[in-house]
Amino acid sequence: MGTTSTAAAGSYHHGNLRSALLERAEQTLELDGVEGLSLRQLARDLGVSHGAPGRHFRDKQALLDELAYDGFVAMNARLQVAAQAAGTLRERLDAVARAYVAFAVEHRTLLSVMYTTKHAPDASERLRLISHASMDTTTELLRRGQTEGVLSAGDPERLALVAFAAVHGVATLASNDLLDGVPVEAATSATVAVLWAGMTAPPAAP
Amino acid sequence: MGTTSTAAAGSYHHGNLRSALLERAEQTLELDGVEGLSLRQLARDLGVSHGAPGRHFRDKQALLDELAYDGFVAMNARLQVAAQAAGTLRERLDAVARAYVAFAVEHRTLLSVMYTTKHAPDASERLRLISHASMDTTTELLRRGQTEGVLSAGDPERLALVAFAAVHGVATLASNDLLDGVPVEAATSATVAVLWAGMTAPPAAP
DNA sequence: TGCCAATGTAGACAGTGACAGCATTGTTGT
DNA sequence: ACAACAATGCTGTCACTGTCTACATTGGCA
Repeated sequence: MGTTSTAAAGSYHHGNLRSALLERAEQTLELDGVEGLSLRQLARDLGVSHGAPGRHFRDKQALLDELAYDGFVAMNARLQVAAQAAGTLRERLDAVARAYVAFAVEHRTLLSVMYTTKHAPDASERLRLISHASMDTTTELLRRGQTEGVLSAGDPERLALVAFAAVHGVATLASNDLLDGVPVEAATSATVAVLWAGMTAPPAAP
Repeated sequence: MGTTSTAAAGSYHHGNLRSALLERAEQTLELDGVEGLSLRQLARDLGVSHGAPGRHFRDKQALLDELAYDGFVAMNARLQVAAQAAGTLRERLDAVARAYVAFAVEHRTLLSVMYTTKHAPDASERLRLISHASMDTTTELLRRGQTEGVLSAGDPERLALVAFAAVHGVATLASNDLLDGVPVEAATSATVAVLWAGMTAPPAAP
């Protein structure tokens, strides 16, 4: 055929089974949870034999690893956009937090896959690196806050870890519907408010 | 037999298969992860037929639900102890946070089971209730802080949610080995420090 | 003592992940 | 043009799992 993309449906070769698997897997993941994800069902959904996925992913875990990686890529992109939006530093921090929590709620199951260290040793390194990118976004924001004199001094990486962990906590709670009643946006802004107050105030003695 | 506990090993009846299953399941959970937990393997480990666990847990999920419930019971107990220890309010808050994170690290997989809402609708209610107990501990601490005038005003439940989420975030990160290098205690106290500063300071305008 | 509910056993079934061997395709070098 | 060839997909198979049903054993209780 002339074009390299989107092969006909009935053909022997699927054309781009790999991406199709990933796409469908994400849908199934959010729909039925990670327990409901089956390579064979995936193959059935895509009208392909049960052994076909094995050509593209050695393991079921390999598929999950790739999903996790792609998830980080997508999430980091959204965080970057939020971080570079116009507004005060405080507003941008709020935007990043909202973006993070929104992503978590949109991709409930994917987030848990992303943050579940069950990955193969080789994929683990790749994931470790890209998972840091999202925290680097936060670190950079806070570092600028310090040089501008708005935020209290201290290791910016340590501050970023605290901020990241706090927002991550809200994200996981929201993602698992454990905020019982409190709207996600409210929980997020309350957290950012406390964080901001805590990081602009002079550090209290323990 | 005379005693009701610890039946002989070779006997037809196990004696207390239910507790044995839960105990062994927790071990396997932390050792091989939730993926490595198999009812049949569990039965084999306890020298019992593969159908026996079905007498005590309708589902594999039912077993996980019970593990989650027991996990909350154990965790809440430890949080209560920390909350009622001697010391200033700040110190007690720190103790609670440390206890929470320590539990999370000790029971990596169990924590994720506890906070994974995949539970059956009936067990879900029971779990929802007891999972609130841990947050109530925090709420009570903060409420006392307000009446003593140490903490800034505001809905104590909202404040508790923020504090809980922040510590929960550290716990999940630590539990998944994502603090890269930063010792858990350091991350925990840094978080509590920011929280404390943020909650004693007058709330900043958004 | 005899019944009975609780508990454990044995067998069966469908679904799953993983593997090996074979079939088909598109490409590439000549 | 055409013959390798690697990539991709297919079929068959294996061990394992969760769950269901029918049966066996036990201990307690009327």
